[in-house]
Amino acid sequence: MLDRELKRGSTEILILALVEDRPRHGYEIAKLIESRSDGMLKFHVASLYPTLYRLEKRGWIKGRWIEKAGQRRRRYYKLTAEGRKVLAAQRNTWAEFVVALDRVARIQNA
Amino acid sequence: MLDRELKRGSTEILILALVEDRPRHGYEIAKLIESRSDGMLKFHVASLYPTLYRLEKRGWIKGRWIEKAGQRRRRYYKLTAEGRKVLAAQRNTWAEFVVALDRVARIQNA
DNA sequence: TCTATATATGTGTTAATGCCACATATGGGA
DNA sequence: TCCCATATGTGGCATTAACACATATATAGA
Repeated sequence: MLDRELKRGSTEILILALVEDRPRHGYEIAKLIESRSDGMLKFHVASLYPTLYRLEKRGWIKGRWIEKAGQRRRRYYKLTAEGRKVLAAQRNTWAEFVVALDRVARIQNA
Repeated sequence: MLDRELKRGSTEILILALVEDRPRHGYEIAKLIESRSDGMLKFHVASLYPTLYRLEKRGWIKGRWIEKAGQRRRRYYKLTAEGRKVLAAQRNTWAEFVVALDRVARIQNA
């Protein structure tokens, strides 16, 4: 697994990107982060939920309880219009950051 | 300037990379990070010094006071053999991280 | 000459974030 | 029956960088 601190700040964009196309619940988001990154990025679910509440409080995502027979209740989060703007901005910021980091520390082609 | 948290974890590799080829002092490192990244990455010097002590304590860099007439004393840090290994490892980790992040959140070509 | 700025290093406090341990609850397979 | 995967949640802790503040010197400009 990656350095603890390295991942810091990437949580938000990961979550926002995963609820971009359709609503997803917390546990699903955690599993997707792990599987889509081939295990490089893991997320303690205990860290995930507080982050979801934070994002919802900021109005970037909106949660809604879904109850189905034979299932534990799940809270599905969808991206808000505001969240969509934030996601676009964060993508830009990250892209710029990677370029800058590479210029100073030569990350790529290591 | 970038998000606060986004930069977290990038400090170490920036410093290590800047003292890779020749010894540099703290203030110089801070200025280089800013100029080489075209202002994208800034570093409060007050944050930089504690980081330098931390890296030296871990044995990744080694500091040495240089006093010259007509100058304030400066502490020059050079990369140790151990630090060189750590830098190589961190470059790999960062490169992998960027790939993983892109797979999950689609950072590039935003 | 006085003053402001760039250079150069340093300390103490605080905020933010994610880790970890722990807790609750249900469905399915061995 | 017992364990595991699913699913959500809380509280305490460690790490880190920001920020405010402090000290000291060389140089440029008013």
